[in-house]
Amino acid sequence: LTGVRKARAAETETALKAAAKKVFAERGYLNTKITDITAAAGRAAGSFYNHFASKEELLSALLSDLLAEVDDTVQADPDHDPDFTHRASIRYHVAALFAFYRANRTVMVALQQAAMVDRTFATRLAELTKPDLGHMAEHLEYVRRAGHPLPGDPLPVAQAISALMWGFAHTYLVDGDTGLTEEKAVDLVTDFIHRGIAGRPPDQPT
Amino acid sequence: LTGVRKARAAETETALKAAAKKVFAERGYLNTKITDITAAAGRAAGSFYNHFASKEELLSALLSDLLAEVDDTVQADPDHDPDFTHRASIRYHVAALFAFYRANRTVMVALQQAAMVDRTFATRLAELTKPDLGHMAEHLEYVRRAGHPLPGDPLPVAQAISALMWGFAHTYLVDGDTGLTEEKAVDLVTDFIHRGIAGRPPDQPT
DNA sequence: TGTACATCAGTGAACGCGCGTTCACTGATGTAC
DNA sequence: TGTACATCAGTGAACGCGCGTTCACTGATGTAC
Repeated sequence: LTGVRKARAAETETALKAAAKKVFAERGYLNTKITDITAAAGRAAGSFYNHFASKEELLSALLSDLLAEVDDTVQADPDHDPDFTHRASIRYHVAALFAFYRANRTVMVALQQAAMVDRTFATRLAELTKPDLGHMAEHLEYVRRAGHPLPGDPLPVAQAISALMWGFAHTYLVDGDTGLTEEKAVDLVTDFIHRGIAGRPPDQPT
Repeated sequence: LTGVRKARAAETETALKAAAKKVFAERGYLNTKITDITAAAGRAAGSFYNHFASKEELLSALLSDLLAEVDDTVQADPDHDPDFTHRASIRYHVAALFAFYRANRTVMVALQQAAMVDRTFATRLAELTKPDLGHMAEHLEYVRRAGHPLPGDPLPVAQAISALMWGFAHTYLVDGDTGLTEEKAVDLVTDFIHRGIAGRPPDQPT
């Protein structure tokens, strides 16, 4: 009645997840074999199936962990400044996304790889970013109401901002060839967005 | 001496490439088996190896075709307006990228998939966009010289622009859920970049 | 122009490798009495 | 507290499927004379 069994099982499940992240980072999700994971975790091949039905299901579990973390992060400050005419409000979001991507790059990259092969992951990954798009669109309404004409309707502009943020975060954190500190990288993206959505074009000053 | 043999061989090679693009578009590069390609081309499985050593080599051939096309496109107008303070100059580039991506989306997506699994393709894909980055950085020098402070140094700003353009083009052309015409999509990205790099921020008018 | 031989693109059945998945077994933990 | 049995996490060798790749064969095209 000590529950040693359950504890052991939970331990190996954790070990398998940790080992998976490690080998995903080393050789990529798609190139990883189940025996790579069990070997890295120091368990027998058959042990894997006591915990996960497949490599996809393991990644699903990692995705769930990640979603739980996202919820925590977002709820960290539910009443942050909603006005995107303020540079600081934009920077808050950019910095949060960089921090998130940095903390979870292995799983994020694995998910992107899985999405290339498996429609299920493609849609789940899209749903991960979708609420954020809506959230951003709301912020953009403030800009519009403040009298600054957006470069388009809020939703497509939010998609453009999203492309910029995720794309640059990827270049910075995965490819790692920008030669910037994270501070500078965040500032650059922040300024770009700040001017891009609310700044006056240089040719046609009002 | 009619050269019928060579003609036939060239014909099947073309058929294999065309069939490959078709099945890549349908089920993705990574999910495609060599027999899928030969079947779609109406040839026997063994015939494949008369033309390509592997699926990777076939994709390489498609990449070469694409690079040849890029060269043509770029040389179409070697002395376009280099001044990125002009909206029209930016729009020229954005429109060209959209047109390119639209014409070659199947191969581009296939290359992205291959890059996830194979470092070779990752570097070759990076080299495909690299010259464009340098080109864009030059354009940005004009902005700086015109007295508009960029949100960062030319190269990282070029990387940010690249992330925005490719990312949004992908959202628009592959995911297809922006609800915009291509004209509007190009305009949105153009305006975003135009203001982003040279526009004055709304909080701190000079 | 004709004949005999060589070459080559294409064929598709068969082979074999890699790897996911199974399963009989072990030893330890939990349960019943 | 002790004993007998049940259950369960973990093991790793073996199985078998899928698919890339080979290769003996065919029929047509090219070459030599």
